[in-house]
Amino acid sequence: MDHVLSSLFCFIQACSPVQVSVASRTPGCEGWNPSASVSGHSNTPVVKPRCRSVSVGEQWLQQNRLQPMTASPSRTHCSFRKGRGEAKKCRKVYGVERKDQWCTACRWKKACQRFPD
DNA sequence: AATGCCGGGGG
DNA sequence: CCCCCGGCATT
Ligand SMILES: [Zn+2]
Repeated sequence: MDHVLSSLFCFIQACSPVQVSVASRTPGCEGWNPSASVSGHSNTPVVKPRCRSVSVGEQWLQQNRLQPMTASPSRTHCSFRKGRGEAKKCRKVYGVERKDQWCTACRWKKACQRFPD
């Protein structure tokens, strides 16, 4: 493609007027839902025991970063996303040095489930 | 070179 | 089921 078009083409598919999933993805799955509250929240001792996540210090950090974004309708929609190389996913965002912060899929070199395409 | 992912492998 | 890398496609 001729550059420009690749990004533009992505925009066409990204902001297409169809297939915007109304009920979002599988709620049971871990699609990084900002609304981590949910449920009776009687007493959730720890966060998701994703195996012994290396570096325990980051655990509280990740938990502490609770945002007042309750039921955010949609993320920064219509984001001129590009093709590979500019699509910031877990890997580029955090880096190999913070692998423990990637999503499960990325950690196992699978299709990223946090930032779908 | 690096990201991103399928296929394949180990416990 | 949970966990991960080799190797490939793509940039
Ligand atoms: Zn990811």
